[in-house]
Order: sequence, then C-alpha cells, then structure tokens
Amino acid sequence: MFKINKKIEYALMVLKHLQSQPTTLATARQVCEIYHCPFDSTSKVMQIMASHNILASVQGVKGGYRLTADLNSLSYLHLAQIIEGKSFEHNCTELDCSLIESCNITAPVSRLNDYLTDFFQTITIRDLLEDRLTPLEIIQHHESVL
Amino acid sequence: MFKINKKIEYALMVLKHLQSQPTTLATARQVCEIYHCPFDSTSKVMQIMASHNILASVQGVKGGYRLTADLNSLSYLHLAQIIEGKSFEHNCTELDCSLIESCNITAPVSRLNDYLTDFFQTITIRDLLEDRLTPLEIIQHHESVL
DNA sequence: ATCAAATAGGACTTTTTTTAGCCTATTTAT
DNA sequence: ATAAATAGGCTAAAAAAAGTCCTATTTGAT
Repeated sequence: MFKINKKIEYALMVLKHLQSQPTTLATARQVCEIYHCPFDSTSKVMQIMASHNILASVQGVKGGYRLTADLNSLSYLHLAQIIEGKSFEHNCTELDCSLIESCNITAPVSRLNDYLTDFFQTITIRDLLEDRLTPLEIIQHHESVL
Repeated sequence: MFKINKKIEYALMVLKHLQSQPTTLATARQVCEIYHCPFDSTSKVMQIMASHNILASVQGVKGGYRLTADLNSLSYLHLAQIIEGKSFEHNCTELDCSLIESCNITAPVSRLNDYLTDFFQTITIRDLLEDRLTPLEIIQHHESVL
C-alpha cells in the first residue's frame, strides 16, 4: 500500500543527523559510517537535497554538508517529490495507460491522488523528526510534577 | 511516493461496476471484456474480495459475482490490506532491516506509518467511487436554478 | 606542485517487486 | 457429458528499486 523507499529513509537519516549539529559540517562518509548505509546512494540523496537548498554543501578536503532549510516549512510532499524526481501523479494523467478509453475509475483514482497530495503537504519533516515523549514518559513526567 | 497498484485498480473497477448493477451477477470475464483488463489478475482480485465477503460469488455456469459489502463502511485501508495480503507495517518492525541497530529514524518512520494508517482508515471506497458534480457542472446547475 | 579527501554526477548491474500468464481442480446449469 | 464459471497454485516476464563502479572537479594540507 505504502512503502517508504530507501532514498527517503536516507534523506530522513541525514536530516535527523544534521539537525543535531546545526553548525558543524558532516561528510557523507561520516553519516554512512554512523548509520551503516550505502555511501553512493546516501551521497546522491545528499547531493539532491543540496541542489534544492535543503542542505548547504562545501566542496574540497574540509568539505561536507550542513542543514539550511527550515524543517518546519519543509513538507513531506516536497521532500519526496525532490528525491523521486517527479510528481507522483498517477498514470491516468499520462499517455501510458492502455485502459484509459474504457476506464471507469479515472475520477476515483485522481480523487485519491488529490487526498494524498493534500495529506503529504500537511506533514512537515520537523513533525516527523521531532523528539517526543512516549506515553510512558508522559506519565512519568506527570507523576514527577505531583 | 505513492503509486496505486494494478490489483487495487482492478478491485476499484470491479466495485464500481458491481455498484451499478446491485442485483444481477457479473462474471469476471464480462468485467474484463468491458474494461480491457487481464482476466487472471482481475479474477484473482475478485476471488479475494469474495473470500472476505466484500463480494458474493456463485459458482457454476450461471455464476458470477455481486456486491455485498456496504462501501460506506469499507475503508481504503481494509481493501488494500486484504488485496495486498499483509499489513503495510514498515520493515523496521520486522527482522529484515540490517540498519536497525544504528537507525536514528525508527520513531519518525513509525510516526509516518501511523499517520498514513489513520488517513487510509478514514477514506471510504464509497467516497472514492461516488459520482460528484465537477466544478463546471456545479456552476451550470446553479445557473439553471436562477 | 602534489596529494588526499571531499562533493558532483553519469552509467551500469544486481536485486527485488510487480504483473501477467499458464495450468489444473471444482462447481453447476444445460 | 459438456461447457462455463469460480478457485487457486506455480512460473515467467517485465518493471522498478537499490546498489555499485567509474570519472571529474574542488580544495586544504604537505
């Protein structure tokens, strides 16, 4: 139904990591060693984010990346579209569906697409990445206040 | 980001079709001829829906399928889970993610999963399939009333 | 000046997933 | 008995995702 793909996982890992060290640069190599993710794939995701001004990149020996975007105004929709390199419009709108002449669900499918676009638009990366108390921690905190 | 798959497309086609003829049976062959979709795949989707009491099936020469479920209480979540034969839990919860030890995004990913599950839960098949006026038709209707 | 470490990115291969097709069994009206 | 239908397992082909290899460029340090 919905499976988050590796590129987006790597992007979230990187963003989460860079969020924790806002000023100092991190190299792709470092990130991959820490989280045991493949260098090439992860590196490319970082490049894409840099080219879209989500990260800033510094080339050369002392280079690396740091976070520049405000994760509060970065939607999941935008991040995913950037990384997947296309909008996630369904095939119906394109020319490659052979069923289109006889299709009875063009409206339903585009409706679902609209719903999902709106939904992903409202989810911010900040929201996904933020630390929150677990229900247990909330209870414990509540008790400690009493 | 999100791509509706063929099985679910076929399921929606079938449901939309059966919705329009609530009493008479339709065979898989008929549906496939009308909408030009592959018999085997579509047929299997119909079998799955029948086994979950969304459709009723009648075997034999005069057999076929008809709609039995109330599409208002059939969520997209439920339909998709039935057809894909599994919950759409992310790998993190399973044993096959080699990154899990060092993963820094287990919480974010499961959060996104929760959001999506809730979201797909609220979408009903009835909502997706229902006929609605297009914006143009709404305007025209409004003018005709004046 | 040279080297090493880093970003940048194209092209290819492998792996996984999705989709379709083939085959057989069972049911049932004619 | 036969033909048309559901039921369902197994395999093959196609498509997508993920990973790898390679080269170019930048830049600080020696």
